[in-house]
Amino acid sequence: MAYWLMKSEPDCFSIDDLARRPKKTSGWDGVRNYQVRNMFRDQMKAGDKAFFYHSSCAEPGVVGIMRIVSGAYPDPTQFDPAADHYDPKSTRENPRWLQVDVQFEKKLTKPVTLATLRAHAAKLKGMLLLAPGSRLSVTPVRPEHWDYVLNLAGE
DNA sequence: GCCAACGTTGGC
DNA sequence: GCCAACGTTGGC
Repeated sequence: MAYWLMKSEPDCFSIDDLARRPKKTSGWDGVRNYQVRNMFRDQMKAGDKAFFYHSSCAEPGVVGIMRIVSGAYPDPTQFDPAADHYDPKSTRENPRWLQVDVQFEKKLTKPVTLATLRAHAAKLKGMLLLAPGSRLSVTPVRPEHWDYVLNLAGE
């Protein structure tokens, strides 16, 4: 089983939004980055776990845990002209963008802010989230980093 | 295939 | 709102 960190802007889709969905499950749609697409396709598997990370907000950080509950499949929003992430160059015969389904597992009682993560940068060396200039919305997390962050959260 | 222009991300 | 970093696009 692999571990991941997945970013979302809470104004757009928050951990609470996920928890309120039927079966606490949602497609992680809107990804329009080839590296992330390839990770979905080649590496992410149902049963993997992921940190839910709130970005572009007052207090960015890890706020919860979710489980990957599907393999990669075409993101329907790419075909929808009314959707924000509509891609006119993508076709149903040859879809360009993929998504996975994620299920809410728990909300951290004590979120781990980006500032806290940075304060522990020495222990989290190699974590892509903290790498300068790293902007990927989905990144792999090493098991030791996963455990360390959970400790920071008091879990 | 190069590379400049442009768009996006995301912390601050 | 600013800006640095990075990805994508498209002309050549």
